[in-house]
Amino acid sequence: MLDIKFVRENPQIVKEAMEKRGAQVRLDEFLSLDEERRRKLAEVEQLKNNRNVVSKEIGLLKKEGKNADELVEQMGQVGEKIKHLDEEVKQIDEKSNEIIMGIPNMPHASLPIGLNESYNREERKWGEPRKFAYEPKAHWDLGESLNILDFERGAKVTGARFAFYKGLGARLERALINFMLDIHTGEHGYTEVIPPFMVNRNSMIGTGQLPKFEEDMFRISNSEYFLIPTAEVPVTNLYREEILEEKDLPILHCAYSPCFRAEAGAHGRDTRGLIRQHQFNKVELVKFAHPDNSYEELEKLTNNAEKILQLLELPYRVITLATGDIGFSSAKTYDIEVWLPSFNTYREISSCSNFEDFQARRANIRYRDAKGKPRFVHTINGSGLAVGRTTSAIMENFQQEDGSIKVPKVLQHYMGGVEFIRT
RNA sequence: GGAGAGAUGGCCGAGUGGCCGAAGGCGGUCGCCUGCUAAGCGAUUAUACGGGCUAAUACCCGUAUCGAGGGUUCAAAUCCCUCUCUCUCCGCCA
Repeated sequence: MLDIKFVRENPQIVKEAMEKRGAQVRLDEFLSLDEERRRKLAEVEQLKNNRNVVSKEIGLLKKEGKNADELVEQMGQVGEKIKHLDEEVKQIDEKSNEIIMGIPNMPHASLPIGLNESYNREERKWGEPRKFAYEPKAHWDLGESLNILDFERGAKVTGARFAFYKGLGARLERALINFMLDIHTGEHGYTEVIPPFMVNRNSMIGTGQLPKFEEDMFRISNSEYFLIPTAEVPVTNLYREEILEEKDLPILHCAYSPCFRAEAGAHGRDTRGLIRQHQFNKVELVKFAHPDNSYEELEKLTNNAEKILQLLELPYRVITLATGDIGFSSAKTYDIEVWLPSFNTYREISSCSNFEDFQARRANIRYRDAKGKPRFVHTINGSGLAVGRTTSAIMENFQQEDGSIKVPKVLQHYMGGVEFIRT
């Protein structure tokens, strides 16, 4: 969430930022609620002060054996007033909280301004999309003919947008997970964690999925737990309500997890293949950084994700999302898009964001500065990478005319020396 | 799942109705002392919110906070209720 004091003191700046995002927010309503809240708060605190003072007097009088009935009677009435005012303040709090929790983050000044993805800015390209002498096949066709992906039985056993990986397909997915984790832990300095794959409501609020996007989540029906949409949620919440040491920053974690997304509103989009599933694997990178250098850390994290694609020899490009295209909690996001031959375009395979203190404020993740004062950390995360989409990209980019798939060199020893996946 | 114990500041730990934002210790910070080091002495050391004063996140005042939420009371860390979590024993289990 945004800093309430900042919103109070700079409503115009917030308003303009929200316009750049194309976000509808009830800012004026919030400001007037905020003012009312402070008025009522001053009033009730005054009464509480009175009660505290008089209660002490009553204690002293009773100790001396004197009569305090009149004061007790008075304070009884004050207590009633306090109860009512407290209730009013609580209701105002709930209303204004609902509004502020629904206000997205302020976009960083370096973003291209524009209300949709057409304004996104391409930063760089790596690798050359391969020229095919034939029409390249889609990964779902390759997967079915090689008998390494099974969408029909996925749909039978669970439903639409669920799939089985089989044989060397499963092996490839698993090889990628291990490969990515090995690079990030061994060469990029991240500490691996295996998080819970379900989290409670507070964790979902901490990273910004709730309260606004509940319909995109899978909720466990007989409990208050949610299936994680990304390891970002449990890993960022690792340090929720904690105060970290400044000298420990940045803290770097990577995590493999399956991700569960209801994909509400995605009907009809990417209905075939591994691109948009209700369950997919992902290796996530998460950083807890010092506010002074969080943007450098974002660059590094993005490079760490790119490194995986480079090692796999997959062509990609990096784009900076425009103000109208970044996610709710993000201040700045780079999307890494991998080349997919059958789509004849680049598709998102990683999204790397700096949330600044937006998540840290919601989740109350702080560090102690040189003066000993707690400050909010900046949180940064990105996919390193979406594994299912990486598998798809490998299948499509490394397909051979005979329908087989060449295994990228760096993966071969993870595949037990297999060089080609063929029937 | 059954029985019991517990949750207090950065950490450990005392505190069963008012003088408790909370003893004591550890750790941290500042100062003193000691020709290094170790030790010693003194002081200081929670957070959020609101108000005042400001260049100020500095200072002053107030309110709240002793796992969370509710209740009793003039007054709750302390009494009552509900929930969450932790530990011990038993059962079950990959």
